[in-house]
Amino acid sequence: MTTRPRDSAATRAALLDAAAVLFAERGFDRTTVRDIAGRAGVNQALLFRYFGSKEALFATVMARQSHELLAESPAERALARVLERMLDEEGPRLHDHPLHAALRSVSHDGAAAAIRQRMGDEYAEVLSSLTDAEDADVRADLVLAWLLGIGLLRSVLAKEPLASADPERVSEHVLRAVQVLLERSER
Amino acid sequence: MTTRPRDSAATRAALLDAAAVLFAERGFDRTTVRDIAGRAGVNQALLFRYFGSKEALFATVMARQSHELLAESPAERALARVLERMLDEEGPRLHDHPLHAALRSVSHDGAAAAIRQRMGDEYAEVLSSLTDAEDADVRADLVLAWLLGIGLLRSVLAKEPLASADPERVSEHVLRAVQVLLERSER
DNA sequence: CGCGCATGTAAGCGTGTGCTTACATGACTC
DNA sequence: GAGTCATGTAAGCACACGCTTACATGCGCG
Repeated sequence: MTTRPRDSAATRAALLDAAAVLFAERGFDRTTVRDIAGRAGVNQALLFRYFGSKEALFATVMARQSHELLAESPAERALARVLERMLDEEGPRLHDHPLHAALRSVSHDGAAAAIRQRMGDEYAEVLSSLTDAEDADVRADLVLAWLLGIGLLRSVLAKEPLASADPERVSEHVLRAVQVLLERSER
Repeated sequence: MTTRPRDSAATRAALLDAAAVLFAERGFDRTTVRDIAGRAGVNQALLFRYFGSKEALFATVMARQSHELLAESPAERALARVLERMLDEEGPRLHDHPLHAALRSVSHDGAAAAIRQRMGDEYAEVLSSLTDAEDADVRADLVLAWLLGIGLLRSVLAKEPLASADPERVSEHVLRAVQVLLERSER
């Protein structure tokens, strides 16, 4: 039978896209290299030619997420924007979001590290700048925990009614409650 | 070499305990029947003699958690008690908590179902009784999401500073913020 | 047009896994 | 003491997995 036309950049991108979707749907352990190669339409040997190992491919998928959520937003708006993006179900992002892959792969050291690094250190720093309370970092972590919990319950576990709740309503509730934590003293 | 003295009840309990600990530490996929049998100190064949399959053993572990968290507490205290238990790190419960096993196994259908059933329907019902708002069920789910997120970030991912934060402080913050969601109208 | 290399595939390897089967033996009953 | 059954182990099976290797061939260059 005919082999696929040669285009290494396209092959690499196809493998990455296939991996992103399948890791988000099934997690690291339940996704096989045969699954990824099959979805990309190539032979599994190419996965090893381009990425070296399944682990390395997973690490590349985890590193793909843009940092635009935190870029160029005043800290006050950062949380609202993060929530908007998390709750926004339009477009293909829902199905290949690295957060889903990470939440589904939480026993995998790399996934756990990705959550700590990505949602952890980067976001918590911004969040803790929103309050002048002494334990700002603990409060920031609590907000972060809530974001992770919402991601888990709504998108990964798809529990109703949260799964189909109006994103604006959810945002409103969360932002209002979080104000209690990320308060600033009067001055 | 000598074989183990015969005691089927003890063997079964040893397998269950070993499974609970290892599923909580590593998740379903990363725990093997050889691991469980080894920790229980028996031959792996006995796992199949007593439980039928690895899947069935996992289901039994998921079903073990007592319902005492919700029993006999007025709804107003339920959330505080749940938080107390989640944040309490003393004793062996931390290391074999089915919630940890479930969070680490979230791609496993049984684990996802266990979270929805256990933390979901049972707790959300109690939580939604705490408010007379029209969307009480969505608010309850948001509170539940936060509990799951705290469990994930503090116990499974062990992210500092939340991992070592004072449980009373954490409870206080969460309960205060949650009051904004689970409010009752004046009357 | 021939050569060489990049890109692709087929086939297979070694290991680990869940599970089964045949056998051993401890314990209890008659 | 013999027989039976429950409980335990050793050994192995079939399959799936991540990964490697040998080979095929498309494409670009001189």
